Amino acid sequence: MAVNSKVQRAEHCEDCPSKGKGVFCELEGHALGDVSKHKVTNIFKKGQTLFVEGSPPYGLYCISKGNIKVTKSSEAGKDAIVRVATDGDILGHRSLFTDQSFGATATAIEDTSVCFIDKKYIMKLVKDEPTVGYQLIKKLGKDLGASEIKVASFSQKNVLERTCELLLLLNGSHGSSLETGERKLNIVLTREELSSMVGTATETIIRIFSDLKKEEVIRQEGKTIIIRDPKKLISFANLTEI
Amino acid sequence: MAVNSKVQRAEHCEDCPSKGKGVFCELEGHALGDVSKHKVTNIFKKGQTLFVEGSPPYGLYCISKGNIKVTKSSEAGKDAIVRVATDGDILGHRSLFTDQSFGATATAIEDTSVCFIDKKYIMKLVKDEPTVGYQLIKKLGKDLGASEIKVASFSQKNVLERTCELLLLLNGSHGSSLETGERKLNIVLTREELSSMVGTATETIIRIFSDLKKEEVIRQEGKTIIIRDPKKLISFANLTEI
DNA sequence: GAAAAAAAATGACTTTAATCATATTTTTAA
DNA sequence: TTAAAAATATGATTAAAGTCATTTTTTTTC
Repeated sequence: MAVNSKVQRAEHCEDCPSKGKGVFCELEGHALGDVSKHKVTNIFKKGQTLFVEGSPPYGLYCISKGNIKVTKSSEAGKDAIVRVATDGDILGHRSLFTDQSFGATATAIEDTSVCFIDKKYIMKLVKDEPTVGYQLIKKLGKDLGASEIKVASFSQKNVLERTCELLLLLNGSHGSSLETGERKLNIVLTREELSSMVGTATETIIRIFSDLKKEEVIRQEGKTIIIRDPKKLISFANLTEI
Repeated sequence: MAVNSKVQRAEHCEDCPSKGKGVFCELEGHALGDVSKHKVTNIFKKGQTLFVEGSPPYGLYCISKGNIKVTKSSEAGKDAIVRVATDGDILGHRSLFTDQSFGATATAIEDTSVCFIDKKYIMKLVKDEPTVGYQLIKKLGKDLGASEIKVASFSQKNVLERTCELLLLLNGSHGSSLETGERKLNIVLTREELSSMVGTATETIIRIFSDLKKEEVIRQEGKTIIIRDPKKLISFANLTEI
């Protein structure tokens, strides 16, 4: 791994790489400084877990830089990825406020810096700072909206359509433009991870990706997926919304 | 329809049939009285829609008594039921706070009395009454949890398992005990509605229900489903949680 | 830099559930 | 109360995707 790809820690939220994206970013200077004092920043290496399904939450995780997958596992050992959290996203909020144990496991997809904020302080913050509560409502609402779109897709779409839909979602959350007019997805996922996001077998995803490459819809640079033809992808996805 | 099955309107939230279940119920007397003054109660007949996918939200819907299905439709005309809201539940909250147009259509499954509360007043309430904001966070968190369980089920379970899981969920939300030790589901759903909750074809649900009856897991009294053998249902569902 | 492990790819075959067709029962409306 | 419509039921066939087996490529580790 290249030296300059090392994940950095930010002492103050003001200097956070994801500044402007998170639920605390609407706070004024001194309040945000107070948050900075109460957070603990950790770097989770690729493959390390933040928390495990079934255990109780002790606070909130806020992603400074990186990608975390949220998975539910079955007895059969099959994992389903229900969410991917990235820069500025929070994790553990659902369980924290519903007073339930974690419903899923959070694992770093790549080296990721994550700030942890104690439950007690979060609760105080929600009470004292209406903006934080409001941002939480917004965040949960968006998460719920995304989840319900997924539920509908499972009912209404086939695997190819769901796969294209996923690629478009990843384009929205992790995409950047290339000079060629193509879109580069700045997140590296294995075929197995992609299959557990789409809800299908790994072999099926592999076959679909082969087809999408033949059709010149996508290409790969190493592990990185590049969308060559977004329009074709949209037509393949058979979209209702997004 | 029998005369006494008529849905009633409650003038004051204090007298609401779903008292104690909603997001406003933690409010003190005078604050709750204020909510009562700002609400408008309507009775939606079976089949009537509260709001339609794509239109903008003007306020919050709070269910006094009855059942509302929340559906997303596809071009193919296939509906997916993503949620069912019942006594004390709110509707439209997701769209209202994320400032998006409705992501789904809400339709009365049976005659249902629903209170509507104007957006402006709700926003004021969330700002002035921390308990309402907190209850909203809790409600959204629970909805998200339920939705993510569904997503995982789609990835990990077959139709029989998902159907049994749905029956167990309905038992939790709408079940009541009979003297026989059986559990009665106090919600009437067509096979078509059940299939769009499970995400399968109507014929498949019909076949599965026939089997479950033969296996003496469920029976029907008219349209009402009765769970004869909850344990068998649990083993059929192959549960991870719930 | 070689060996081992993990990931990706491909083919053959099987299973699940969808689709289509048609019949029967129940509900609704005239 | 009867006709029409909707809902339920059942069988036959098809299609989509899963599973299993094997090979190739890539990545990791010693």
